[in-house]
Amino acid sequence: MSIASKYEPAAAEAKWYAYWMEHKMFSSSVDPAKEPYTIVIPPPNVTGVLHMGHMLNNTIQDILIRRARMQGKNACWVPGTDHASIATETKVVQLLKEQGIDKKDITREEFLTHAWEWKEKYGGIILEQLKKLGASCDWDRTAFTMDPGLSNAVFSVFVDLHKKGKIYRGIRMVNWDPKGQTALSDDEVIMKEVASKLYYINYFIEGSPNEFLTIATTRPETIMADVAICINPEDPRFTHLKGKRAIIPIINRSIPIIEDSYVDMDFGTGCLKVTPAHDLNDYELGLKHKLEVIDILNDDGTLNAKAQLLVGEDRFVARKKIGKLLDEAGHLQKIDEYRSNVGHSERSDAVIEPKLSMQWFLKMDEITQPAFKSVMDEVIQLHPPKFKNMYRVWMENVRDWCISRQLWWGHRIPAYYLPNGEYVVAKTAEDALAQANAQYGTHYTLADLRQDEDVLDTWFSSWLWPISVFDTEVFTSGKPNKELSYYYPTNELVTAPEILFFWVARMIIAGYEYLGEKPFKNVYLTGIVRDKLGRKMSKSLGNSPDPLELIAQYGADGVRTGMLFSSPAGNDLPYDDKLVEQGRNFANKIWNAFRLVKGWEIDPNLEGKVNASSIEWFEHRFQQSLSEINEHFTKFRISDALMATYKLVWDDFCSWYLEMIKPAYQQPIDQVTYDKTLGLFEEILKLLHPFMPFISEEIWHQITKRSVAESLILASWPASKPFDSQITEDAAQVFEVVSQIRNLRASKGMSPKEPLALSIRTQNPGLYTQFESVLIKLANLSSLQFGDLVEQAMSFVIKGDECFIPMSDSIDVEAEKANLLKELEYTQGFLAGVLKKLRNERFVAGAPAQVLDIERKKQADAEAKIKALEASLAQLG
RNA sequence: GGGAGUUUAGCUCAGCUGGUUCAGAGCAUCUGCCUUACAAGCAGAGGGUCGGGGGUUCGAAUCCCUCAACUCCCA
Repeated sequence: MSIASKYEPAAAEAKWYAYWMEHKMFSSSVDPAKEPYTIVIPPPNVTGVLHMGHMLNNTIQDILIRRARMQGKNACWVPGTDHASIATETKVVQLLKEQGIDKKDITREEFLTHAWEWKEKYGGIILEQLKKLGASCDWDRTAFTMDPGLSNAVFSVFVDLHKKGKIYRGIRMVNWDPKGQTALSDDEVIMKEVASKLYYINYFIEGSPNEFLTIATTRPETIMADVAICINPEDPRFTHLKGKRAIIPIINRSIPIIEDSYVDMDFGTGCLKVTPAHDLNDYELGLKHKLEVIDILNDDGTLNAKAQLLVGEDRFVARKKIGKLLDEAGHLQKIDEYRSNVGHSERSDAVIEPKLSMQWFLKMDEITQPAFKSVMDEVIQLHPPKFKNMYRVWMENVRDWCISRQLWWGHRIPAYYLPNGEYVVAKTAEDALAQANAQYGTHYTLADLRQDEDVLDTWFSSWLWPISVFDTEVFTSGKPNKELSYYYPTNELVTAPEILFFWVARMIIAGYEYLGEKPFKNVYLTGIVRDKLGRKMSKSLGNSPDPLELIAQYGADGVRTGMLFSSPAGNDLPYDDKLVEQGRNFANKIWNAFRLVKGWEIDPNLEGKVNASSIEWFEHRFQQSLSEINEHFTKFRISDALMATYKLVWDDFCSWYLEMIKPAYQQPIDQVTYDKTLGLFEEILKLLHPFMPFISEEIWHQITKRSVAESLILASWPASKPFDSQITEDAAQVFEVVSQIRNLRASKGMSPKEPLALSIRTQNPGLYTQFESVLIKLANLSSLQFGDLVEQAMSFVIKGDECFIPMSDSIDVEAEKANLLKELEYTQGFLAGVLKKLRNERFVAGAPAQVLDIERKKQADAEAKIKALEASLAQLG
């Protein structure tokens, strides 16, 4: 049987994914006899396509899930998508526009019909893409945040929190996106530094036609909304103006001059125009001084009638025009260039307008307390732990959560306004009606109710995700169903740090509020995938590779491992094709190791004793690595776990072990070694499976024919056994001898094919004889002996053992001496350092016994080595 | 302006409560090899006064102070 020299991933990937699906190997059901291991996917936007961030994130989840499954746990990975109000609505609006339909011209119902159609058509794409990556989600559990059940959960929670008095309606200054026509949370606003202009405008003082104040502002178009001028009471420049009034230019409205220490005397002209409707700070100043609020902007960012001027003009157009008007009227003193930070919508990139509006809020002060405590007490652990501090800072400064959004796509707020000016909150219109009539003694009909036009913030549904994917009724019943009781709390959450507050913190809050229990034990925060220039990968920059193309090119296993090679938790991942190349090469290496082993002929008459020590060594080495790998997993150091696996496979198994036992060309191998080697290969495949599910399953089945139940995905994670580190140390020393000899050959330009004789002067020949055949084979020795100094030889020293390679040709004595001298000097220097420590009384008195022992051992080793080196040098004359 | 974090080899990162030959790994680089498992490979090698300065200590990449640079969050 001939096996391709290069691993071709595409066929194996399609085959095994279908196989796993067909045999329901990803599915999980409640089984009290088994320990559950649960992960809920961070639901990607239903509009989304797979990007590199998803790849990293879901690879990690799949690794955790697959390993847990192999550890005999009931692994359940729940997939799904998020309706993503803003993103989806934006996309649908765009799409309709392309079809010549304007959102303004259609009804809410019509719009939603379009949106659902769109969702049904494209909403599953991202999940299909995840399958290509190998994600072993229980697809039968696929959930969507706007599924009827999950929606019902959202409404229940809203009604409940309202009943508890935690949800309220209030006028607030919100971040208004005039393009998206919606309010945004602070976190959805991106501050960008932009070039702007600082207008210096003269306001005349009422009653003193020649006296004026100059005010610097970047927003001259808002002067019509001014309600006061504010000065710092300490400012001597303006003392004479206290209590007077000023006149707004052009529209000639009189406004008071007020005093507040808020004003920075050094900025601009030292006095401030107060425009409560259009600036957050001014709004607060306005509240403090009980000033009127004049809102001159429409929702789309154009000026309204209250502006009196430039009505209907866009704010930016108006800004330019008012500048000109002011100039013509002689009120404009000058214009300075100015750089300032301006908020932009994360979604539409429109400049954010601070706007007063009626919104729904969730009170955060009390509800956050258990969530705060649980992370501080490490009931929930963040990985890496540096995020704990960030979490603390955020929780300490948390503000009420604005949960309403002026959109149609999403969960419509279940609040119903009544003709009497009141409103009721209820899950359905019918309930609302009954409640209203009962409460107010009215006889309204459904037609009298007007439901709130807004929808809820997307996070208001996804914060319930770890609960609502299992049980949508618990929010009202208070009694967890079988599924929820079994799977909740989930084990791990794997997500990006940028949504630590948007999502993670809120899930924790909801978990405690509704179940009195954490939603997960560990939060693994991945880094952000960046390009080589350190920029975040984004569609608009076009700097993100297409994940599916990468998979096609490098194989899913290659991409999975490539992403993880350079990705410790919490660190950004600077993406480079080199990484996935390395992953692909690794897959190929494994493949070729398999080809080698599978290609051997077996001779049943051969004795296998010669390889016994090699096999024993690798068994111990395997256990040593396994304990490291398990340790890394425990600490969520997934990259390190992969690296340890990588080195075990590549260095220990391929470079050493296989070379140690490999029969000469076209020679057969004995049965025992062959069987043992395949057995070791199988153990390795188990370690590889979470990282590289496809190639490992493929080879697993090629090794021998196996039943469905014997598939690797269901195999048991290797059992930990004690290992003898003396064996691995001995081997390391033998390997060191091999390396030194190879080094000698390389530096002397000798062919590896030319056999050499080796003589070792050592106290412990047994160390070498146990690996005698290995030494002879790997270093290509003609003989191995133990004895005294050898003349006319190249030499090197390893741990006090002197190795000699007699040379038939004359050797370069001077060069040899120089080498030895160099090493001698280094060792002497090292010894001097150790002795200095040991002669220092305070060190001897203060250092723990263990450290002293180590130092004494170092001293002894160094002295032995020096002795050996000196002997060799003397030998050379 | 307030707060947090980062700085170790060309790159990406390990380095636990100060003490193993502690200055590491992978990649990249350089040198030599088409040695029949693998050139997507093999065998070797070079490379860092641990951001600067000061301090504590018998001993500092590790603890403290200070300066600098970068990143993020809040205003």
